[in-house]
Amino acid sequence: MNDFDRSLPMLLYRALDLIMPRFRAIFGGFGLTEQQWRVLRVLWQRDGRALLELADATLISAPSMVGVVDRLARSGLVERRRSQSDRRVVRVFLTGRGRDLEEQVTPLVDAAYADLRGSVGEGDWEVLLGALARLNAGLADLDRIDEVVNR
Amino acid sequence: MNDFDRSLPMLLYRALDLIMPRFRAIFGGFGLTEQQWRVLRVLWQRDGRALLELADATLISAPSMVGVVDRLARSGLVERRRSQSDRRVVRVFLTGRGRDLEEQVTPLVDAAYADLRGSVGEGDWEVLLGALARLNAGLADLDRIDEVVNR
DNA sequence: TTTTAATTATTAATACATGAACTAAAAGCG
DNA sequence: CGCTTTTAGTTCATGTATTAATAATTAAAA
Repeated sequence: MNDFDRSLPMLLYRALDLIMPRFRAIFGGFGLTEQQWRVLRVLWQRDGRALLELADATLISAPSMVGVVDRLARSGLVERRRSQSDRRVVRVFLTGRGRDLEEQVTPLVDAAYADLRGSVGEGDWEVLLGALARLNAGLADLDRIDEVVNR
Repeated sequence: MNDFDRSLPMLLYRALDLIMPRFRAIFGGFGLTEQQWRVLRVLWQRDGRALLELADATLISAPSMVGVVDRLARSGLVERRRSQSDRRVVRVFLTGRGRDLEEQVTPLVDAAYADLRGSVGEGDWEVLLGALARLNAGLADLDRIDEVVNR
């Protein structure tokens, strides 16, 4: 335990390292990777999104998203359709099998999440989510600012 | 902004996505990747560590670490040496060039880190680091427990 | 001891991350 | 309208993540 271990980035990485394996085990049980699940998770909420919308909502970069959607399509869980109005846009739609998967995966994921929350301590949980949300909002503001400056 | 975006994992991923690009730009200026820097950062603190020690300290898995050390060695920044006492163990040592890099990189990284800290708000910073440290300690405990149970 | 188990490092296969460059289509503009 | 600039999606090159399997060595048990 030293400066490096106590740095914000390493604390964040460590938290994810501790948290995600449980979830990945669930996804793996359905032949899904974490990223594939994230895409489905977002499509279950609203179907037919553009590829860049998916990238934005899942925090998966556009170049990576191409491959993720490819593999989801190869698995028969989604399909690509060109938008009529704007032919640059590729919309991603769930297939029947992709839609059916929701009710099988979601309960397990919700249970694991409740389990995680239960293992934290009610006070810390709220504090943590709040502090992270403010951190992210602040950093995102900074990014938008020096994006405007760099023109 | 919905359940998914407010989930702990996505908040953590988002924070790293916002934080790390600034640091990666610094590392890139010296021909280093983030993971390569992490290994050097740990070796600068104490040289000659075993590969699994490095993996543990950097949160990089052993299979990935093999490649990271390969590329660091190819760049002439570290070298491998078999341990005498236990010939399974590979110790990684800094070369002269690897050692010299520290005083060039560290100031820039420290400055970026101070900058990050400055952009957060003194209260939130302490709260965040504290809550994350407790979260990680708690989750690590749980892991150790059901590691013992699974025997 | 001889066998068995555990540990360290590595390889292999597949999937994703990152940053740069490139194509095609659409929007903005003189 | 022709021309430039944006935008959406993709490809490419390199590096890393993840899980499973393997080789070499050491430690522990029979």
